[in-house]
Amino acid sequence: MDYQFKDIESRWQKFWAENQTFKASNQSEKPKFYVLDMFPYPSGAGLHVGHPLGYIASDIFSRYKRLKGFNVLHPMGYDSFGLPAEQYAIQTGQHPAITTEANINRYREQLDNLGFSYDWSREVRTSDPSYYKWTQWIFMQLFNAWYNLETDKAAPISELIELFETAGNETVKAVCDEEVEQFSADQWLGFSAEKKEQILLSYRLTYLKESTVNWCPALGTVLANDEVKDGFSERGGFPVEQKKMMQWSMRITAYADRLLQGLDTIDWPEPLKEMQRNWIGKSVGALVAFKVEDEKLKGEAIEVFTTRVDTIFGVSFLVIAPEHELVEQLTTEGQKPEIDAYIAQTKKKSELDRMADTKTVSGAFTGSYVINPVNGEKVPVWIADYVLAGYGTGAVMAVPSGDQRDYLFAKKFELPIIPILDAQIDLDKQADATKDGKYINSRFINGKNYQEAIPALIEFLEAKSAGKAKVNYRMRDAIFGRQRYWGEPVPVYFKGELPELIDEKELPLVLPEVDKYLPTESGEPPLGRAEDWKYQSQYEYELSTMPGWAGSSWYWYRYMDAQNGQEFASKEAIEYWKDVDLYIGGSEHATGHLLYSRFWNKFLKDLGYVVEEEPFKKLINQGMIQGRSNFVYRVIDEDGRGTNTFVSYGLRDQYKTSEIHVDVNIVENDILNLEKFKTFRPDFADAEFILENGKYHCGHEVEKMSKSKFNVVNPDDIIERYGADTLRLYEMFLGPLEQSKPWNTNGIEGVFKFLRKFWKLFHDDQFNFRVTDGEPGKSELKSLHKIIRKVEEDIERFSFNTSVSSFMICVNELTDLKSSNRQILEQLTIVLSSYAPHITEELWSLMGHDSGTLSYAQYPKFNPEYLVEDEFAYPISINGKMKMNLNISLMLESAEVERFVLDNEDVKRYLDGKTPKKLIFVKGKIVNIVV
RNA sequence: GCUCGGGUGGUGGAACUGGUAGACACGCAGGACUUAAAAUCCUGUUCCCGUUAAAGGAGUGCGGGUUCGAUUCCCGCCCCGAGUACCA
Repeated sequence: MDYQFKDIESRWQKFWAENQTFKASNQSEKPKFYVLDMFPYPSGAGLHVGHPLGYIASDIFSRYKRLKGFNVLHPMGYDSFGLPAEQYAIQTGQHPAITTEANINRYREQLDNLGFSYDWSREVRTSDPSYYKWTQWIFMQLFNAWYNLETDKAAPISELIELFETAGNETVKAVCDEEVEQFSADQWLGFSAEKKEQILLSYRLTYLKESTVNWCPALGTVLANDEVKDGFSERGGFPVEQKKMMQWSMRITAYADRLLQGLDTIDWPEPLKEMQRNWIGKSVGALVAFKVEDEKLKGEAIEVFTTRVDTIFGVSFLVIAPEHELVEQLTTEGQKPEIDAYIAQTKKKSELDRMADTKTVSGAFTGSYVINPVNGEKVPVWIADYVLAGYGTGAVMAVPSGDQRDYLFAKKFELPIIPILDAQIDLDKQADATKDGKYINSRFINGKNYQEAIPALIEFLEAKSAGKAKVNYRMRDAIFGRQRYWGEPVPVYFKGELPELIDEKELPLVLPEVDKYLPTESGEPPLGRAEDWKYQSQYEYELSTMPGWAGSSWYWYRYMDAQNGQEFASKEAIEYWKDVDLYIGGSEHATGHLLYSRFWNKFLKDLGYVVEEEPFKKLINQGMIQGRSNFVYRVIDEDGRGTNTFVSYGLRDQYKTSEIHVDVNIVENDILNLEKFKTFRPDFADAEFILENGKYHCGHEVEKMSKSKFNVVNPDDIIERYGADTLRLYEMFLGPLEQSKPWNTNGIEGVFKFLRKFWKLFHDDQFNFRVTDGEPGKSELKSLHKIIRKVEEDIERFSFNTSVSSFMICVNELTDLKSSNRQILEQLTIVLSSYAPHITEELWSLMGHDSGTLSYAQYPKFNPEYLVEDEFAYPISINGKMKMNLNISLMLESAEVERFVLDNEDVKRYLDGKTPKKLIFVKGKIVNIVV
């Protein structure tokens, strides 16, 4: 039989499913290996050909690791809460659970078609109550925890209460809200229950607080910082505005430093780590208070954060954000009109304008002065929108000689520019931020260098209580609430104003039914519509739901023990699987999912629920598969109207044409299928063509894969035509995994041909199955062992594309050798099986092995002896230019080779009488003659 | 602007620590088989010059450098992609 991929693939997929071939056990003698894919959101559009790229790679890796004797955990599930299902529900009234279920089924079918070796008994769905019960449970642990800076760990809130009862909060070192009043143990004991609760809320790791949020009116919800791009929502691209709201937040900032430190311990792509570092945005500097000079504002001070406290003698003015709380008080009578006008002007500017326009220098003088604590000098206070209210203290000390923005500001408003280091140059043209040289104009640090100046200044400021060293982070606490329906309910109810957790026994708090998926008349989130939805039939539940990242921040643990009804995962399961050894997914989750997951993981570790500080040891980003659009060129007539004539790509310059997207599925290797084109759109039914060599060539361009561009390729279509093994190999063959590349079906034939050729090795010319027993020949063994080593090396370094080429070379060689040797073919089958599991299972069982045993066969052992050569065709180059090859024994050393080479007639001819100056000989590599 | 990637034939790409640039595949051209087509197989295919074959020259974005030898290392520049952006 010829290679019948359809039969073969459906048969083995069925076999694997029925026999649970890939079910992983939580107990094993074998070493564990956990390979994880970023689980998908099941959208209505189904998978396109770009989605499986990472899944194929991780599947190859998983299968390979099984052959290498590992107990492999390779699960899959669905991140099934999310906005699209809800938007669809709003439009159609259809419950999101129903559409989600349908989408999941479709996804599952598509995934199954690809022959993945997932352990489906461990499937999770974040929208399933048996799953989100534990998401809610983790939320409750966070609510019941605080961050102890003494131990640098989270701890149960009960410990904090004990501390308050014995010593108040003066000695407690904890992460908390900024303005928490100080109290003694006695005072604490005297507080009302409500007051205590209020105070505790400012310590809890998840807390409710009035905060400025990114409000997206079009989506009717709050968005996290990483869901907002340039002032628009990442999903949908709707405008986002700032709004004050009571909101649940997660105190991720408590973990800022550990999240930063941890990056050095994990094997992730450097750009991704860099993104997280930038997001966390640690800067080491100092907080300095500048006292306000005005008698009326006695005691008030403006605090600034600076990373260059050494430049403090160069301060010639202070700039505060227009939103700064002291602006009003600082503004003098005379300056009021100017300040008001400036504030009005900045308010008018949208967030976007403000970011785009970084060139124009603008600002206004408040009329007030502050005192520089190091020299007692008067410093004017200005407001300007280049200072951001949200970062640091919303105020900066301006040092025009050292900072370019301050410099431009000083130039524009004619403020002094004071040099502070003797190494600063060109101060008449621009600021110089150097740290080199010795200080000048700087009183007690004059003559010192940078390293000496910083501690001296900190000491001075601390002694005067005017400043201290301070580490600042750009990262903010994460908003943890959406005013939407399709998410996890927050397990909280309200007795009066204050939130309380529901009883753990009540979990899961199931999402209630609502009549419509829209906000209520009074503007409450959709959950406000649920009838009789009250805790203990009397208390109001929290009406917002959890954000999209809640369910995905711990899901890899659920896979370890997916059916557990008592715990999110058993201790034994967690201690066995520990962490993810290999995680494959897109880099778009750099500052969202991957940061939140690390945060929750650290928290769970602090409370002793999990064992590893970092959840994902190694991470690989697969590149994006872009679309590759095809175009036809419609001829335009003299009146500028489109005709029904289409001209081939190469001839289009001879006509006036308009470019039209054409469905890539009716184009092959850029050649248009004319019959299919006529049915593509009704108005093309009687299209005429101007052809090149009898063919219509289409133009092409790389664009995003999208329906409107007619460039979406569905994996099902490819599988229908070539089979899953071909698709798997082809996606790998396309190029390096981590690189983004356009999808292009040109070339898939080559991979398909390869599999047929491989199939033929096992069959005679009449396609009768035939492998021969006996000892393999030297060349066959050489081919085999080359591929054994190559694939091993390639998989370990995630270079899957090069393996595919090597398989082709190997099969070409064996075909040339007319090899049908059982020993050779059996081992080659094992090596290929992780890439092309169906065809190899089929041949494995045809060779007489038990069905399904291939997945747990042993990867062949590489034997270098078969690759040893006694001769090598040395390239002979003259002055570095390769001229010829010469077979020379690998036993020979430099002097002998030199004699042999120079005596050779061809070499003499190339030398043309010239005497060689020198001969370079690198054994097994090259001979280079220098003349 | 800054930080990362990346520029190799008509195309996707290969070349591991400096050692035969273009593996493998697509496409293209020619040929075999066939009444024909599909499928399959064979040959050629970086460019220029030339050709019966040869021989020669250029060549990994551009310009320089180190080296016997550079796609690989160093310096300067150009282009493309991603991230980020008044972060004090």
